[in-house]
Amino acid sequence: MENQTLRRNTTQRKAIEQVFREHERPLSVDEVIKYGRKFVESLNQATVYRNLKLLIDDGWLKRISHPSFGALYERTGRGHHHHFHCRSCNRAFELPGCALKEEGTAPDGFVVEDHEIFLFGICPSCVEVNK
Amino acid sequence: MENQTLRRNTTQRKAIEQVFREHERPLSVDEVIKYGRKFVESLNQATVYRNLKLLIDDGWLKRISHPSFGALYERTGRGHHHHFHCRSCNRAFELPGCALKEEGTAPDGFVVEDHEIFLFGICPSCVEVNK
DNA sequence: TCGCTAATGCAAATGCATTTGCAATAACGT
DNA sequence: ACGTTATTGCAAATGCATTTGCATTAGCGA
Repeated sequence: MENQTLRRNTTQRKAIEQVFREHERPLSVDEVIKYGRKFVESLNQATVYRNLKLLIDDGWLKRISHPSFGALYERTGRGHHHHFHCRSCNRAFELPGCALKEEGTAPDGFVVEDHEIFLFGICPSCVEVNK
Repeated sequence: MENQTLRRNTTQRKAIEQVFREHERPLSVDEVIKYGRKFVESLNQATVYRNLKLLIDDGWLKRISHPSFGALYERTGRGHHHHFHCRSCNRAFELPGCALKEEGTAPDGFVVEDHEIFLFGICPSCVEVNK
């Protein structure tokens, strides 16, 4: 049996993990870089990509696809949920629960196994600001 | 007032329009090329891109985003609807109607203005084939 | 603390969808 | 039918996200 290469606990990866713990919402690569640099000023884009991949392989993160902004990353193990995009601050949020009707989601003959829902609008903090 | 450049009615654009009339579902660029070549064998990718853009500017087509396969194009004016992706034949379909619950789609504070739903599963013809 | 080497930072490279320059072609008004 | 020029086909170029090569740095076991 091959010896598995040891994984080092780098400050960069710890910073990236911390970013996801502090922001409980799907983050883009750029957001991870921006927030990560609060902890490690030199944090590099390539390093972020490499660690996102590691964390996905570990099953700690998953990648989702935003209809207009491309790849976002979020923590796994949060159960079935959907996403919300705020048109004002351009942040993505996780919405607990499922908003899909139980019945009649598709015409007869279609076998529905899974679904993805993205809602668009204004998030609570932006609603507040514009009052 | 400037004279608007005249638009010519090319066989290529007519072919592309015909493709969308015959297939009432969202199509990828590659599908448009493949089906379009049934009418115009020489149909070129660049020509397809140029005409898709024209037809979008005309408001005849719109571009949607598939969570894993990127850009798809569909005809406008078909009312609110959602999309279905068949894991077996990899085609996208348009689903009439709306499958979103009226209430409780998002927690208090979120103002929901719009939404996109993608369902995944097996389409009627693939279900039939596997019987 | 030392030594090994995984991981980083940097810049260049890659992959892919989409766009563009240009000579050749084909709409369409006359 | 003819001439003008919008449109095409082709290939090269672009833009953008992601990846990779390599010299340097820094975890971590001994």
